[in-house]
Amino acid sequence: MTIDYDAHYFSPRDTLECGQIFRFTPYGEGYRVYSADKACYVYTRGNTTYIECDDGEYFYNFFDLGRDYAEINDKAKSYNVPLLTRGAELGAGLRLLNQSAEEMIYSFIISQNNNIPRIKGIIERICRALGDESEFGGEKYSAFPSSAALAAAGAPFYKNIGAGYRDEYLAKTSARIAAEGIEKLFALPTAELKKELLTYTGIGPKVADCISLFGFARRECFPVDTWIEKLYREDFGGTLKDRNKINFYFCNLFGKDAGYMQQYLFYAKRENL
DNA sequence: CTCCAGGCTTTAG
DNA sequence: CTAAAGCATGGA
Repeated sequence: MTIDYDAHYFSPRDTLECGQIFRFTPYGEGYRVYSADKACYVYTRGNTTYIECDDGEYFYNFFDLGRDYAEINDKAKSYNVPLLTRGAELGAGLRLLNQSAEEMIYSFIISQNNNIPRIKGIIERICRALGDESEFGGEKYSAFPSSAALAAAGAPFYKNIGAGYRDEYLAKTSARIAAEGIEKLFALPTAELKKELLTYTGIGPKVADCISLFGFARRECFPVDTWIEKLYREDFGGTLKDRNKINFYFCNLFGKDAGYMQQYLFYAKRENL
């Protein structure tokens, strides 16, 4: 099936290249995108963005199509911070994805002290080795592996595929989730969710915020990484050095939509808009 | 060669 | 409690 949507507030490039997702590849007029065990083809033609997929309900939610981004975009501009305004104008087509919570847990453990191209490579090798093979649009792809499969692989496997020192983090956390599941996390209020996520090996404050924001749809979260630290100093005139305090500053400033503002800012800074 | 990347864990003070 | 060292890997 095919879903269509106004391209002004749905740009595949803005949405995929802003660091919230690591599994996508340029394809045809747009991209092939992978999430959990599903795949789609997303592209823009004229003033419309199209999603071709087998599970429309899943990707409607995945691309957050039920939300009005005009409102969010206007709010971003209302702060009169040049970097944020540029991000909102040039990245108007950026949407926050609703992704698989488990996939976010492992993906962002891998992301720590790492760069995006390498993160993508590590995740791709894990999927190819441990994920169930499937097919979409006549081409094969691998699903993101289950926690049971990830746990069975063990630390040496992660070392071999180039995960570096994060090997033990992945082994321990997948073993725990394979044993316990994560069902109980979904009902927790955001503060308690973050506190609980911090008890997993390899998850610190920044990674917990990314997991909460992208995997649990907690849009009030504001992950603080090296890029946010940089723009905090250069574009907000900030002087705090502690990341938790910088996080508090931005959460207080942006409130329930902090996550959207974070994505506009991250994108604008990284793309040098 | 050094520095950095969507930082976290461990240890020292 | 806070501060700093140590951690794999690859690209600039």
